Amino acid sequence: MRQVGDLSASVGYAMKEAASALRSAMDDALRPLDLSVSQYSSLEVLGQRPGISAAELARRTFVTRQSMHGVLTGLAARGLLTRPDAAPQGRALPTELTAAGRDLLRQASRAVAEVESRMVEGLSAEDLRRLHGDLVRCAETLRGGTTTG
Amino acid sequence: MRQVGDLSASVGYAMKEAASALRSAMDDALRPLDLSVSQYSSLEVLGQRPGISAAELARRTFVTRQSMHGVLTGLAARGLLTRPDAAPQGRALPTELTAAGRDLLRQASRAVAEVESRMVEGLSAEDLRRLHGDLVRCAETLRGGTTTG
DNA sequence: CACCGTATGTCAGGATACTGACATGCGGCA
DNA sequence: TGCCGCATGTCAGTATCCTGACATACGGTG
Repeated sequence: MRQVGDLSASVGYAMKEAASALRSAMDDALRPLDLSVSQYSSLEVLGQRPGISAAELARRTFVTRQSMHGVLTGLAARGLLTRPDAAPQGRALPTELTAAGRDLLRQASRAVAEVESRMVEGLSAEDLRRLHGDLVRCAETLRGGTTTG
Repeated sequence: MRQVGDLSASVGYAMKEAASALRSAMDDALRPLDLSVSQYSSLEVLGQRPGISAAELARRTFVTRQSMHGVLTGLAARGLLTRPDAAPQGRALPTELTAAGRDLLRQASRAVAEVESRMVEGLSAEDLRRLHGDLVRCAETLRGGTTTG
């Protein structure tokens, strides 16, 4: 393949299309809770990995740590999470959800789960498993940095 | 499913991961040509559908027409595309690539095709076809607006 | 003809994410 | 001990994208 060619046949275009539709649907679902997708993602990761650093959180939500800094500042101002003033060791400031944060996360996670299940409602369990595996493989391959293959 | 649950099992999370990796790889591949992903996407769509309006172009590249306005202004200033001063009919201004635009698109499309083929290098032709179909189906289902399913 | 709904282009403002840069803390190594 | 590499947090500036709003042009309907 020398060039991209017909976009309707491009996997990358389809991925962008699906990701865009997902983001848009998540935005709609989260708007009543006054949460952006990035904010929700941060809460969700923090719920599963309490006490991780902002840099680690950034990597897991696929943004830079500079962007994550702004997100955390906003969420902390709303009392949804807490960060120590000083690092207990090294430079990392372990972040944790407050009770309010956990409560809002519960609502948000429910709304997002609805979006996700609607998204894949036309797929069988096996299709779903394979789709998930293929997506993860694509991401790993790209990040791997194999220049050509 | 009431909540999202383990993120490593979430299709939405995997989709975000893959889309993020793809965008990042495309950014790297396009940087030498001084093109952003949005700019490249616009050129690619314009190459396949010369003369479409900015609003139509925006829909096909998954951004708002306001964002597209800025993209087109920038590309036009670089002489990569042309837009008439007045609409030949209605309000739509049919946009077309210049020779320089087509030339740059050719280079960009080659770079992006390399990224795409690297991304799916671990998948068989049938896997690829199915992945593409599943992604398109997910996007259509989400946009369909079925509230629950 | 007048009115209304829809689509397009555009301007303004704000939110978000990125690159670049700098300081701090830890660990390895001479 | 001193030096270097690396990771983290943070600030500043820039680029990008979004929502909201307004004017314009077309088509349908009374």
